[in-house]
Amino acid sequence: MEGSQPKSQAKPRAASLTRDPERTRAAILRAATAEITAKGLTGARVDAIAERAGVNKRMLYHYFGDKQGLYLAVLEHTYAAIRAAEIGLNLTELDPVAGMRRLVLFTWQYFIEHPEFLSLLATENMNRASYLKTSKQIRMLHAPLVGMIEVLLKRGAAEKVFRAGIDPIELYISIAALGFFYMSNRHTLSTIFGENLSAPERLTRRGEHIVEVILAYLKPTKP
Amino acid sequence: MEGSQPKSQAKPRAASLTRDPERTRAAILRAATAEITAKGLTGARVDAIAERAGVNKRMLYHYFGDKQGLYLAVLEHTYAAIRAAEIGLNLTELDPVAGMRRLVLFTWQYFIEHPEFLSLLATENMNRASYLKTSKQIRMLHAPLVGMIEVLLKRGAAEKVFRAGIDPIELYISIAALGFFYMSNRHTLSTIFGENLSAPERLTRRGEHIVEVILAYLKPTKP
DNA sequence: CTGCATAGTAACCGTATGGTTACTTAACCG
DNA sequence: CGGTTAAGTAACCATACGGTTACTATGCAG
Repeated sequence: MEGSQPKSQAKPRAASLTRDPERTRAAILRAATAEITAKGLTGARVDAIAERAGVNKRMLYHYFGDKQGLYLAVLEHTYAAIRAAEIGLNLTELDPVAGMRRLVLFTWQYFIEHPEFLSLLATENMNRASYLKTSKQIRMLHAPLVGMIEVLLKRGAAEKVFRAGIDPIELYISIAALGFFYMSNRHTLSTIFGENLSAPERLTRRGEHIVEVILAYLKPTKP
Repeated sequence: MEGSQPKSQAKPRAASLTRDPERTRAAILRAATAEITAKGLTGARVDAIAERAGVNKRMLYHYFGDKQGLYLAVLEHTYAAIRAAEIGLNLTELDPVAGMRRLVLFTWQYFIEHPEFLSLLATENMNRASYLKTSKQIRMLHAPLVGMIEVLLKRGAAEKVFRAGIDPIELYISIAALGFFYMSNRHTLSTIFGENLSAPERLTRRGEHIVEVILAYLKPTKP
């Protein structure tokens, strides 16, 4: 059977696509991010990623080893993106209240614009962060953020616009929580409350709400 | 080894287990809840659920139709549980501040004690709530909770201990968010901040923090 | 130019997986 | 009691899945 035809092949060259490692790698990573954040790690199909990327499945293994390696690359790449975005914040140049408002709104806006970040965190937490734990850099990468918050809190306390003794990590978790939960659970929340929480005006309102909550918490109690 | 005996069967009856539909059904549901909340819907294995329940795989299909039907049963059962717990709250009998504190701490404690509820919501949201949407009762079930909060807010405003104009849904989302995010993301958060956020004293502290944040937000601004 | 490492392809493979078939056994009810 | 119905079992099946093999084509260093 298989020997019957001459192997001539006649070069059915794939159109105009010349080889381009960078582009192929990037296409795979982008496709994998979409698949994995849409369906979770176990739900994502390797064949679907390859098809979406427009590359041969073999290439995923060529560049990333296996499915887990690909997932790890997606995770690191996604974390790198939010990290990079945070760099431009320059919170410490502003007065404490304005700086805090900016941090809160930035975080909220980032969650709105990057649902894949939320999905990926959900997936990773379902996995007890087992992949993230293998990355030694991660902890370092968050130190600057905590540092910025500490500076803001300290200056705010000195200027008597924030109360003293606020824990920066607890605070940051709350800032993230108020936005993260709303966005990541907007489907079930919209269903149980019978309102469309994804509507643009609703998102704007939520942002204002979060700022209010955080600033109210930071406000010094009247002496 | 195992083939040495004649196939006579000799009724190797499964010990003392007589047939018991209720128990079998419950065992399957419990096992499915554990499997699905640990690994997600696609990650959960039907064979693993059957084994964990100590039941023949065929029984899952007997009682629940298919994997999706089983998932739906798990989802409804889990929502029913938190609903049932909320009934005992009787918030409206307390003064507004005490009632609010109680609601916040109840919600927080519930999340601590029921990680499967958090996992299930994460799974369902990754699925855009497609299963939850098929349940017509869900929305009704949450009306009483919103009602209770509305009463608390109204009484609090009348007594000048809360400020006016608070949206009950926005508030409830924030109460849930501050606990949910901490618990559901505790693995990645512990990793990036290099602290064990699951430690008991840490959980207690978080509960107090959440109460502070919510009450600060509700506090009337000085006239 | 040419040889060799790397990019790329098609077809294939073993196994895990959701679901089914054909059958046996207990329990309830007239 | 007996027979119909629901509970339960073991073995099986088709396919989907992650991963591999064996091969071809390209481009760049020397």
